[in-house]
Amino acid sequence: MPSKTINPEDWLAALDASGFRVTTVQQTLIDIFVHSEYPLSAEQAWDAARQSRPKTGRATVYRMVEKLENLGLIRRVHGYQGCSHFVPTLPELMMLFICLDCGRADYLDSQPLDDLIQHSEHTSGHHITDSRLQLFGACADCQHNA
Amino acid sequence: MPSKTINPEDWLAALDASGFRVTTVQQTLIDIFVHSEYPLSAEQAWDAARQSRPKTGRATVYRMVEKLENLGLIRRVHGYQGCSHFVPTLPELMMLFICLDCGRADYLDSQPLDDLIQHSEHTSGHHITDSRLQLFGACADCQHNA
DNA sequence: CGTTTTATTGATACTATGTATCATTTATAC
DNA sequence: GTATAAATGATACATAGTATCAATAAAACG
Repeated sequence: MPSKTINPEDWLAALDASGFRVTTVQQTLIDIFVHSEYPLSAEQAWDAARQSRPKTGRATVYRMVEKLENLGLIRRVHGYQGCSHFVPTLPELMMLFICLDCGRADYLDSQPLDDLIQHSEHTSGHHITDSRLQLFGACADCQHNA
Repeated sequence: MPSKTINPEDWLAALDASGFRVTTVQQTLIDIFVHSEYPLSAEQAWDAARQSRPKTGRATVYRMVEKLENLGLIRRVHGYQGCSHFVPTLPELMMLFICLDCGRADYLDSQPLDDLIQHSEHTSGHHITDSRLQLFGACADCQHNA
C-alpha cells in the first residue's frame, strides 16, 4: 500500500471535521489500515487492533470500518473470496489492481476509467453516478519471480 | 434481463457437458435466474424455488448457485448492499449497469473495458487476467419518469 | 424395462460474518 | 474539575453460508 501518500493525521482531521470524537481506537485502526500491505477485513483489523489494545471490542471495529467507508477513507475490495476487505482510499481517483499471487493491492491511474464511463453514458443513455472496477492478475514482481 | 438472448436449454446442456446430472432443481433454478428482471441472491432464489417446488432445500440452492457461477452461467453483482446477488451471464462479453432506482440490470458493450484493460496492462506492468466492473446510476427509464 | 450405482438432494447442525442493545467508559465543553 | 453526551465493550442476536449424512433420484447397465 502506498502509505507515503496517506497521512493518518488527515484521517483524524476528517473524523473531527465530521463531528466525531477522536479516540484511541480510531487512531489504532487508522494506523492499521494505513500501514497494511494487504486489504483487511473487519475481522482481521480487529485481530490486529487487539495486539496493541487487547480490550478492543469487535462491534467497535465493525462500526469504525463502516464509518471510515462512509467517509470515503477506505474502500471495499470486490474480490473472488468475497467483498469484505478494505484498502485505504488515495486522495486522487484510482483503480485497484489485486495480485492473485501475493495478494497485494496496487493503485492505477483512473483516467481511462473516467473516459470509459463517459463513453458508456453516451451510448447507453443511463446516468452513471458511481462505479466499481477491480482488476486481478499477477503483479510485475510475481511475474518475474515465477 | 435480456432473456431473449439466454436459452435455458443451453444451461442444461452446459451442466450435462460438465458431467453433472440434469435434475428438476436445476431446471427450476435456471428458469428463475433466466427470467428474473433483477439480480437475485441465493436466499431469494431459494424463496422463488419453493413457490413451485416447496421441498427444495436451502443448501441445494447455495450449491447450485455456486455451480452456476463456477460454470460462468451467472455472475456476481458487486453492489452497494453487498455482493451476494447474481445475474445471468450473456454469451458475449458485457459490462453490467445497475439502476439505483429500479434495481434492474442492463448489459453494456464491453469493448471499451477490454481496451482499458490492455492499456492498464501496458502502463502498469501487471498481467491482468480478470476484472470486475460495475456501473451504478439512474437508467434511461428512471431518468424520464423522475 | 428392472436393478444397480452413484451423484444429488434435504434436513440438521454448525461456522462465519455482521448487527442491536445497553451499561460503562471516555472525550469534549463548560 | 465536573457535567454531558458520544463512543466503547460485552453480550446476545441475526443473517449468510458450509459440512455432514441418510434418503432420494438420475443414469448406466444387463
